[in-house]
Formats: sequence, C-alpha cells, structure tokens
Amino acid sequence: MARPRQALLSRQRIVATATAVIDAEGLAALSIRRLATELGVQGPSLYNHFATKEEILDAVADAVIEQVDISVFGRFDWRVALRRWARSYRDALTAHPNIVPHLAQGPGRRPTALAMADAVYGGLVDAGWPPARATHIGALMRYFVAGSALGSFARGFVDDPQLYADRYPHLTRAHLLADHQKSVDEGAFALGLDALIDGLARLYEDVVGELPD
Amino acid sequence: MARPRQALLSRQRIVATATAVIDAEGLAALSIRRLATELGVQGPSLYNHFATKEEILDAVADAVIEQVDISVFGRFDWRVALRRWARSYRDALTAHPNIVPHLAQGPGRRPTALAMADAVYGGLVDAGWPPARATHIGALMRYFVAGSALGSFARGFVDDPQLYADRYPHLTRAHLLADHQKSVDEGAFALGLDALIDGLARLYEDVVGELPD
DNA sequence: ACCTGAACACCGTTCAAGT
DNA sequence: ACCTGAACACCGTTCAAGT
Repeated sequence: MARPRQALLSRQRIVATATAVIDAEGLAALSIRRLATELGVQGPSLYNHFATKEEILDAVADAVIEQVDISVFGRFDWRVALRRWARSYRDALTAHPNIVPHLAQGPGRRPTALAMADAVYGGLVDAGWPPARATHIGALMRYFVAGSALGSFARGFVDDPQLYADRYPHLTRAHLLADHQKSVDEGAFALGLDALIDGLARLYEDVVGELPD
Repeated sequence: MARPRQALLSRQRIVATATAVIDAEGLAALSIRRLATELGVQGPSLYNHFATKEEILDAVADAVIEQVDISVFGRFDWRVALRRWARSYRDALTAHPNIVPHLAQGPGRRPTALAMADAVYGGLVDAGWPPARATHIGALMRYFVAGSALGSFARGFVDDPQLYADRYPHLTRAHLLADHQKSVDEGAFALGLDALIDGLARLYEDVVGELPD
C-alpha cells in the first residue's frame, strides 16, 4: 500500500479507538499492535501521528478531562461551583475508570488538564481564598475525585461468602457489595462531598469572613 | 545448578525485592526477568513461588497495608480513630506510591487488606453508625487517602515557567509547586482530613445523637 | 507525508530436563 | 521440591523502502 492518497489515520481517530479499547478491556490491553489492528493498519503507522505510546495515553487523558464542566467558576458561589465541578469531574472519570491511574499523575503538559487547574485555582482565589489555601483545595478535591474513580470500592470485594465467613467478623455481608456497586460508590461520594464542602465552608467563614455585597 | 540443597528464593525475599524495584523505578520497571536478575536467578524460577506476576503484586500490596495501624479502632473515639488510621494509611501508601494504582483496586482476597476493611467497618458500626453509613465512610476515606497517595498534586505540574506564562493566567507560579511538593501535599491532606472528619462529626450528631455514658 | 515489512531488545508464561 | 534453558506468542520502537 505505502502512502494512500487519503490518510488512513488521524490523531482524533487514534484517540477515539484507544479510548474504546481501554474502556472495554483495560489499560494493559492497549498495545500499539492491537490498536493498529483495530484501526486497520500496521503498528508502526501510528508513529506518524504520535511519537510514543505515552503521547497517545496523554491525548486520551486530556480528551476525558475535556468533558469536565469548568464554566461554573465565576458564575456561581464558590461552594456551588466546587460541588458542581466535582460532580462533573467524577462523572467524566467514572465513564473511563481505566485511564484514571494515568491521568492522576497530574496535568503535565496536557492543555485541557492545565486549563481545568487554572479555572479551579482562579475561581477559589477570586472568591477570596488565600492562594496557598486555594492550591490545597484544588489538590484535596483531586485526591477525593480521582480516588473515587480509581476503582470501585464495592467491586473491590470478591463475591464469595466463604472468604469472609469466620475470618472477618464484620464483613459477613461484604460479598453482597458488588451487587450494589453503583449505589454504594455513589452514596460514599455524595457523603464525602457534602462533608468536604461543609468543612471548607466553615473554615472559609473563619479565614475570609463575610464579604460585603 | 538445578535444585540447590538450600532454596535460593522465598516468597518474602521475592516480595521485598519487588517492592524495592517498584519504589525505585516504578510499576512498569518490574518484569519477571528483571526481578529474577535482581535475585540472582533465572525468570522461570519465580513460578515455583508465585503462580503469576499478579500474585507477586498482590503480595507487595498486602505487605504495604500491613504497615497501617488499625489498633486504634475500639480504643479511641471514632473521630480520633478515623483520623489516626487515615494518617497511618496515607503514610504507608506515600512510602510506596507506585503500587497505589494496583492496591486501590480493592482488597480482593488479600488478607491484610480484608482485615483492615473489617476493622474500619467494625469500629464505625460499634460507634453507632448505621451499617450503610459505615460502608460509605470506609469507602470515602479510601477514596481520599488513595487519591492523595496516587500521585503528588504538586509534582504533577511541570517545572517550566514558559508553559504557564500567558496561556494559564492563574497558574503563573505553578512551576514553583514542585519545589514545595511535600508541604503542598501534606497541607492539602491535612485540610481535607479536617474538613471530612468535621463534616462527618456534624452528621453523626444528627443521625446517631449523643449517647449516654 | 504516510504506510509497510523486517528487525531489535524486550515481555509473561509453559514445560521438559536436571538434581 | 526447586532451579534451568529453550520455546511460545507477545511487547514498544526504529528504519529503510515504497508511493
């Protein structure tokens, strides 16, 4: 074949297909050859569009973050903005949980991830938070959201009553968790988000005080 | 050589060496052949002690969790116990951050991880939390702690002033974050832990009420 | 500019052969 | 019981050769 008159590949198509493989079979299942097969080309062709596999994973991660709604900062009270952003952030990550370990390494040079960090930090500083606190809040929210998407808590428990019986006196019903995966993880996230924002709002009143309107 | 009269390997020695390689060079650097070389044997020898590489990673993960102090449950007020456990949990994970993505997949069949889940859940239920809430609290604490250890927030920002200048108006000082990695991550964790436990304590008073002594 | 086949130095795992 | 060499089907990446 050599070079076709119309390019067979594009960065966008590569990223979309990589995302589909990672979603369906996990990070470990994504190899260059496998991805190439899925795209109808040979492995080395991909190196015309990305320098390394790492660059492909970065592009997948950034495309996931592109789904996060950061328009809330500046438009709503910081408590409301933080809550809506955290929900949107979690929704984006739980739609693609297998890429979370890669994405949680930080924004690096990924433009969408940097734009998100900029919006969050800027929103908090504009709301009156001291810069150091704004950094901490951005960090701790990422801890909580990334942790919640990294692996389901409920699915982490094997569905085998024999495993828990006798040995772990309080876990006698843990084998049922997997059946309620979604509501357990959702309930835990909701409770943690409430507690976090409640705790931060109380601190805010001490640190920043009520601002005159 | 064939079989030596004194076994060259033991599960313990394999786990210790695997942990050292993962700590020093990351999860991706740990291959069976590399680990075998480090242990002075050939690759296939390891399969006399572990059935798969996955089992080795499970053993590394469980050894990390073994360092977490779960003796606090039942000995202290649940707020104090939760706080001390979370700190100890984070200390254990941040000592071995590269294994966190594996470990955060849940306890599976790892005995130490199951014992920890049992202690946390039991401690909360004994303190009067309804079972469903106790599950949620165990989950959300894992989200926060695992997220905080998964990747440094501060190190996630590249040390390159040019990257942020102009493009990200609020991140003009982000290139300095890496220099303060430890205090940024520690400050964010401390703030989040305070907010979480404060928020949960307020809920506790609504849900459980004050118990007579 | 963009795709290919061949090649390099790697993987995890199996298995028969040794003691 | 426990270590070995050879082998299998894989990896990510490079590169000269094609159009």
